Amino acid sequence: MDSDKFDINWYIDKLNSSLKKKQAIVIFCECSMIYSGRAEASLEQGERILILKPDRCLLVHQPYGNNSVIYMKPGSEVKVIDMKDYILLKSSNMILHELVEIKITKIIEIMTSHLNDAAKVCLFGTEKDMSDYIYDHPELISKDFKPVSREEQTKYGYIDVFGYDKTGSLVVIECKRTKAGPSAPQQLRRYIERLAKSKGININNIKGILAAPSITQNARHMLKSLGYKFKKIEPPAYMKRKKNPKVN
Amino acid sequence: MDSDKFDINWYIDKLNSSLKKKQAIVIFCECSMIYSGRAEASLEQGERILILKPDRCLLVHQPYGNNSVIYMKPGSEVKVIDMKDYILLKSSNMILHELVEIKITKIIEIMTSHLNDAAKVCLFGTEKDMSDYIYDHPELISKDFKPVSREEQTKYGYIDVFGYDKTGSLVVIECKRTKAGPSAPQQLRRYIERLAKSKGININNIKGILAAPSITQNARHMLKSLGYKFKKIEPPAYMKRKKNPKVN
DNA sequence: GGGGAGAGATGCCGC
DNA sequence: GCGGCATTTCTCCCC
Repeated sequence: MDSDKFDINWYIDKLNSSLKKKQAIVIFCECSMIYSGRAEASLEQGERILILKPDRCLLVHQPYGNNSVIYMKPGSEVKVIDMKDYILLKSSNMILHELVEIKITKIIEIMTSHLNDAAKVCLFGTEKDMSDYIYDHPELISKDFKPVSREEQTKYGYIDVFGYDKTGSLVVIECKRTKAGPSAPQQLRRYIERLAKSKGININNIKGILAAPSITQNARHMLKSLGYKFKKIEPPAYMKRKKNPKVN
Repeated sequence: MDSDKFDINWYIDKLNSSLKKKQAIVIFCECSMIYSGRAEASLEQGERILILKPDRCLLVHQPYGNNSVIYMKPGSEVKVIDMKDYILLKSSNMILHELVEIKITKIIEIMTSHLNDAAKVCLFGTEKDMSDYIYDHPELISKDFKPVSREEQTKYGYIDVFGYDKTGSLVVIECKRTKAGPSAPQQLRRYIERLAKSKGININNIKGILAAPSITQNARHMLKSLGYKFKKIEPPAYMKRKKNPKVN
């Protein structure tokens, strides 16, 4: 009933009852834990925040930092085990072969509730928004750039924007919403290779443009050695436009 | 004092007091919010979990899913504003030019506490562990592979393992702890280019090996066309070894 | 389900 | 600070 540290039985009943009711559970507690799955991890004793959601995902947050340090994905199985001196919280996922075991040595406070939330985040300012913007404002690339229908794109893999210049040369544009690193020129190169092959065009007759707010020095060199050009385009967050929520 | 919905004043006092005491705060509440910064985002009304940590980061969790949908990084400034009908929670970061505004229309429950936690996660099974393992067990690559001191590596950028075969040819190994995709062969290529240049060696005299548990078909083709080889190495999680906690 | 690429990626380390 | 890269990355989209 009552241990030196805390009333284990009451908390175990509370946890099991809330799990059964598919409530969200948040616990402030002293605990230590191990993770085993895609990697192995351990965390020594300390006071932190445990979150169990109705979808059976598990999050462990330390009192600082943006990210959970230990976690299990939705669909895991949760068990609460009475170890007399402490509570053992086991979360296991047979399909993913993952396991977390948390030794809870003291519960500071616990909060449980059913939460109703059907809303989805609506985001604007993605790379897709940026390429849409370029498609609608081709003069950002150059006076004579004429984008063509984007429908064809998926046939040759995902290409942000492509079209023709006044000489009739094919132009492929790769967008990056943040500073472009060394992978960007190589990605552009791969798209152009694929396009050249599938259209039966000489690869040297396709022009490549990397559009981004900035570019690292290394990436600039690579781009140049591949014969492509950089075009500075402001990140889409500053292109004030609306985007509809994703329905899903 | 008492609105139709909830006792705003009591909650505002509680929040301000806890913020002042640098406690961790978790709130179950009905809310809607917007984010503005590197992108723009909004989330319509719903019941969710708000977390405010002592380091002044902010997390918003919906009752499903592993990740926070709206967040602010540590060091942001938090303000609690009484709007009579609702509480406005503002988190702003001047340096990053980011802002979150949360309209809290109902508080279901709130939990605050000081949390003591100095522990750090100890992780094993990273790519670094994998390359260490290969360095210590070069026979995994081939009978005649001789790894050399890893001290030199940083001089030419980060190369997982490199050494010589019995003919004296330089061998560069790139490790991936999960299935290798198309970026892996290109990364290997970049390392070898850099190494060839800095050592004044003909690039064709350097052998490249991609070590990973598996590889996609595309990546295999790219690797072959670059003249490099794939070596199947099990992911490091299954190499049962110990790793010391990182001190930091 | 695999493959490929974006993300408000984040975080780490090295220069 | 930038740069390059790993991450138990996660997530989405498409084949």
